[in-house]
This record gives sequence, structure tokens and C-alpha cells, in this order.
Amino acid sequence: MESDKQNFFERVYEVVHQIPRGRVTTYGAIAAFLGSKGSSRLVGWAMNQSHNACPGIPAHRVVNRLGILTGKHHFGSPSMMQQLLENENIRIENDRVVDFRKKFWDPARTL
DNA sequence: AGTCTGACTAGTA
DNA sequence: CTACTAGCCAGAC
Repeated sequence: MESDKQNFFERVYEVVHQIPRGRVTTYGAIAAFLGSKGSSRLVGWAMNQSHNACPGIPAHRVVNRLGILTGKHHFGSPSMMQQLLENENIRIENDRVVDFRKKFWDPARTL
């Protein structure tokens, strides 16, 4: 009885907020870490709401499973997300994270 | 109640 | 690489 969906969103913010600088993660990884592997879309939705629910969340560190900046259009400017990542020593090429596998940060692995 | 959309993912062709 | 389908869940109409 304590499966509040609200908890899901709060956990997403918590996990994203704990992403170390210079690292990135995926929606599926967060969703799987929270116990809902198929709800990767919810993570994206949580990010969309994060702007209002939890400002300060490094949503630019969250990309899709291929390391593509799918949500770049939600940062006000389509180049803002890439700029933020490049500011953290993360190289972006063609809207994709270079060496994504190396920069990938697994919440279940650190937490 | 239903229907559509969306910052996803896996599978198939 | 693209295009489509199915599953997933929340929100807006």
C-alpha cells in the first residue's frame, strides 16, 4: 500500500540529482533502477515536470539509451543541452554522446 | 469512461 | 541508417 506514484517521480529527481559531473545516464536505467523497466517514458515525463517540480535537476545528463540528446528541445534552446554537457567534459557529436559507454553512469551500480 | 500525445525501449523488416 | 509495431505510464481534452 505504499506504492505511491509520487514516489516514482521523487526518486527520479533524486537519482538524476546524484549523477556525478561528467557522467550521463539513460531513461531506461533510471526506470529499471526504480523497478519499472518498461516505464522509461515516465522518466522522460518526470524530467519534463522536473523543471517545475524540482529546479536544479541536471536533466541534460539524462539521454536515451543510445546517448542521443532526445530532450534537447526542452531546454529552451536545442543547443543548450549540448552546451551543458560539453561544459562537463562530455563531447557531443551529431547530437550523440561520444564514448557514451564510458560516460554512462549506472544508478544501480553506484547506489 | 475513451483517445491522443510524449524527453523511451525492444523487436522486426 | 529508417519505418513500423507493441508495451509501458501519466497527463490533457
